[in-house]
Amino acid sequence: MARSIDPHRRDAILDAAHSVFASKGYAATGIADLAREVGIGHGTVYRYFENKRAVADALFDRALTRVADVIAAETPDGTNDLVAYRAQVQRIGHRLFELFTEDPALARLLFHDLGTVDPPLRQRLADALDLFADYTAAYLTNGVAKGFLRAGLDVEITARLINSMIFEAAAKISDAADPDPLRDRLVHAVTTLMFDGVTAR
Amino acid sequence: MARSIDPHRRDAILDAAHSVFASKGYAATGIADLAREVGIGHGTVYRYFENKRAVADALFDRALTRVADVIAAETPDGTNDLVAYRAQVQRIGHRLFELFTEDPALARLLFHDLGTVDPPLRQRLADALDLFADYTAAYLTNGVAKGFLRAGLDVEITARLINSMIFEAAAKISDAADPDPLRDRLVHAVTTLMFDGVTAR
Amino acid sequence: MARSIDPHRRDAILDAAHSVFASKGYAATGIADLAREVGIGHGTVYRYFENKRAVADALFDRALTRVADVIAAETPDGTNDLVAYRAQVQRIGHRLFELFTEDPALARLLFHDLGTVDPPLRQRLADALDLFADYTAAYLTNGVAKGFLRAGLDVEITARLINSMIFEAAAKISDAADPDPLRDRLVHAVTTLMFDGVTAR
Amino acid sequence: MARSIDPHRRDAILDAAHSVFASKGYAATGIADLAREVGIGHGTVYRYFENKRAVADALFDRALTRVADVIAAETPDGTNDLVAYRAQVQRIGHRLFELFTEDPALARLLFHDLGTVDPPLRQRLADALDLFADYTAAYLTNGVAKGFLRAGLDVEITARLINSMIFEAAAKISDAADPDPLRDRLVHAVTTLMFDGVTAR
DNA sequence: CATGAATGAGTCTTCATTCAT
DNA sequence: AATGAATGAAGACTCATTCAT
Repeated sequence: MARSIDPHRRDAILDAAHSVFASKGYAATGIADLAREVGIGHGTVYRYFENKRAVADALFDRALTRVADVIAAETPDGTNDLVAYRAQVQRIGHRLFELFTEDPALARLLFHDLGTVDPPLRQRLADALDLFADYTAAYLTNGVAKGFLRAGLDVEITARLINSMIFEAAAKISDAADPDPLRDRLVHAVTTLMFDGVTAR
Repeated sequence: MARSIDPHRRDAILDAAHSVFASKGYAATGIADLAREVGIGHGTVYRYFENKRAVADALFDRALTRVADVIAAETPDGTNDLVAYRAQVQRIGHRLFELFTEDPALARLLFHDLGTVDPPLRQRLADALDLFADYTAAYLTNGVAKGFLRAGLDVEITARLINSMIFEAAAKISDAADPDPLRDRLVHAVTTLMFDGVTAR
Repeated sequence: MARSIDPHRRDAILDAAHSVFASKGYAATGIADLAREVGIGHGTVYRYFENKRAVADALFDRALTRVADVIAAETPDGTNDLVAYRAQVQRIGHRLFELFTEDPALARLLFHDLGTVDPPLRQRLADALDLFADYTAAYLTNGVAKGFLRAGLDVEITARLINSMIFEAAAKISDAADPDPLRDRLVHAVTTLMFDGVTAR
Repeated sequence: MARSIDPHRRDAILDAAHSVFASKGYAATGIADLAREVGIGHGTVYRYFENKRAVADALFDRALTRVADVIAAETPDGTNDLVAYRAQVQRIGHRLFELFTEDPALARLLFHDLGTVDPPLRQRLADALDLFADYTAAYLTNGVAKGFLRAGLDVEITARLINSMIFEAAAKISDAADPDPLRDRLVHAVTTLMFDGVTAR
């Protein structure tokens, strides 16, 4: 069963799927739509992917990796005080927002469309979000252990809440016509809310 | 033109769509699936709904109303100090979590599946989220005006971030096998993060 | 199997079928269309007719009778010279054109739509046209026997040709916005062509 | 957008539609019937025709062309006396009858079935018959102008009457089990009636 | 008797997938 | 390897017909 020959073409198909799935949705997109976008015969898609579902799987992997790469670029236990951690969060935020600005389809695709393809793919998304939550939880645990984050913090849940804020901000930036002025505002709002809350002092 | 004589049956179809759409997704669900679930002939569905798309629309309306009713049960400008506001947020949180606990499909359906049906339905979801954000923003604006919330708060964005946390928590509770012990933990985590942040004091 | 109770209502259904079949065609017309036109529940149609096909059958009978009544109003062997025959033909023509003017749907229904319903109904139409041709042939045979029509006339075929002219003229008058000025012209053209041909003398 | 690569197959589908539509009627014929007749999968029909309606349209075009080609083979103003015109009419008649003999479904399809598909197609048929009438009228006008046809002839209407005779004869020959012996008889009957009428001289 | 809610057979149409070229 | 013609399973939708009220 000869699989992919030209990895560049495989990527081109995934690129097409990336944008077309995000705009029309997985179900409404035909294999022929992808092939037309790439400029190849639609039978050729089957040289690179077992079937339509496999395109979604590969696309999910690739999209997930892009986000995971940003998140994994920092280490959870590298910071020893609040200032450093705050800077680190802002760094991650900025990088993520850059990613989602460059690729406005990414957030919708990863967090919305691909999650509705299939129960198995939905599960993969859930697992990925769990993993991201574990990552964030590790940061929080580090901060609590070193005393600069609140003792008794419900780390597991708080990690998910923080991530949901970040991904919400990412989605917002994806939809923005002009994302640049929004970026700093979003990073500032997220870090302020996350570290200080809304209460006046 | 939906003829709809028996509103009970119309609701039964929506109930079926509610659970089946949420588990298999809109696209993968056939009208026959809904009919089988209700125990009627599939032609009968068309006596109550113009077409499959109209089921999604009606379902969205109904689901949205359920959430909106909880949110609209409180008034944004009724609180004058932090204690009252905090209590109010916890009240809304508890009611929402009750709602999502009783109806575990609601969060997935409303916030994920139905948003991928169609551009128009996606837009309706976006509009609804905007409206919810406006609601939360009104609470924040009230608190800032009365001095118990941080001056200079980026109300618009912070409102969306808070909502994303709340809906994330709602989704989490929907997936939980035993949601009861989770509820208080979630409410506590959300209010702590929202009001105080993660910083140790 | 109680059949029709109220013959007036049965006629009303046929009236509805008459106009709706003629305008939308038999296949595109639903039983519900007929019922709506009559102002009764569509289940009631089945009290008067076995099924949709039976409506077409009864409608065909009724429409055919209307034409046959005009044709049978004259007797084939009553005329003894050309002048009388010519007058008779004109009489029949005028009566037919009156019929088709009063009921513009009749020609299309009888000669076009109902003939495409079914092979059996198509056959009934063919039989009716054969009968009409026999009638006309009897006139011609009478004229040939009495010497005022051409000896050696191919009576059988000529009868059909003459009928086709008459029904063509009938169809033309059915479509006319203002049929009155057309009537004399048509009768004149038909009798001239039929009796004298186009040749100059 | 009909993709149509193999015109032979497209023609084969039209051939199937030609015979099946003519025998069962357009409405009663399914796409699957056509595919079965051709010996292809029913989905394949949609590679050659947008939808079922488009088959009727293309079929109408093709059928119409066949008749129009015969009619347009002669020129209206080429004859200068009765003998030549009479010969011309007989020539056209023979050719038409050959056409309808070779293709017995043609008359029913063109003049009956396809006219009941749709209002637009009905209109196209009406337009075609008008065009044919114009053609015949041009012959008559030529004859009147050159003095060998009756002065004062109602050209417009007479043209339609003549055409109706010709198409009636065509239909008759289509239905005949053995058309050959009928052909000369029909041509003779039509020309006699048309030129000389039924009156004895 | 009349009604219209319910039914499901039947049809069109789409599109993922296969495979001969 | 690439192509796209062919395929038929699948699904939305219609409507003639039935039958409980």
